[in-house]
Amino acid sequence: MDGEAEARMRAGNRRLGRARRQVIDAIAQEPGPVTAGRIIDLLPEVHPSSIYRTLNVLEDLGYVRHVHLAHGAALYELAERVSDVRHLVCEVCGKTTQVPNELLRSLAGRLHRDYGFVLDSDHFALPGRCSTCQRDASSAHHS
Amino acid sequence: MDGEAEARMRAGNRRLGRARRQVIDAIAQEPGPVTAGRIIDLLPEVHPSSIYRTLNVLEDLGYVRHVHLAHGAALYELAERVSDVRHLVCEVCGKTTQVPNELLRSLAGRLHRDYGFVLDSDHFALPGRCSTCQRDASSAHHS
DNA sequence: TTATTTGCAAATCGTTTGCACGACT
DNA sequence: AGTCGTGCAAACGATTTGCAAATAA
Repeated sequence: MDGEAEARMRAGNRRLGRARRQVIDAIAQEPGPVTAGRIIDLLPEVHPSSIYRTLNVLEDLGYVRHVHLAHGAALYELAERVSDVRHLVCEVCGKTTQVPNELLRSLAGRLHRDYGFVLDSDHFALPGRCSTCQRDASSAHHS
Repeated sequence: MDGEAEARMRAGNRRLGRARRQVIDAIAQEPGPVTAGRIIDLLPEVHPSSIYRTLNVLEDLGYVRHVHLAHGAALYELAERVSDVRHLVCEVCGKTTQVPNELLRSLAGRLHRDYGFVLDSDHFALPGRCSTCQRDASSAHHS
């Protein structure tokens, strides 16, 4: 069902077992970014540790990338889809939004120039509140 | 040894037990931001859960704030010191750097205008590589 | 055949929680 | 006295790890 990922597996001298085939298919069938937890739910017959291991292998092979959300889980997505996109994550509802990398360029430039700091915005989402949640004066801010 | 924190405790109808007194003193004596782990190490006679609980109380009272670093631990600091400062954290060596909030203003403004997204940069550090670590072509990128 | 993958159980790290006891006010 | 703080042990969520059994090449 997938050529690309399997080709990369072979190119990297990796074997293709049950777990890997299933994880590859699951990711391919999802329309957008997924958490490992989502894949774990989708594949109850594959052990979580194998799912994490496969995700890591796929990342080594350059087939997927992951972004850390503010709390907890990471989001995995096809590498080809992420190149020029950065992520916002709502701390309240967890919704993620993609924004063009270009938006961050000037900040990244200043941090680099003034502090020698290379911003790694492709590996971590920017946290905040989405338009829907920002107004909810709900009491409980946790974490 | 401290007036401010204890005054806030009373103002908030909180009692002052052993753990709280010790945690308050420990934070006051540290020169800069600390992780909970640091305080746990400094106060072996106070149980970790009490340290976390005290930190939460102090945060409720507005005496401290915390910032999540990229991986793992959070950094606690006196609220008065953090207001106009944002944090960079090096993914490699863990070093944190303070930068003026103003640096982020234009990005925050655009995210708000274009996406209705309110950036919460005072609650999360910006991850990347510091000047020292960015050049180290060391192989292992974990996480 | 034989190195690699897999499943499982257990460990990790930072933090939170339930509960009974002890102590602040 | 009575409420609130404390220590302890156990649970948490996301992820990693060691190891032995299963399997792709």
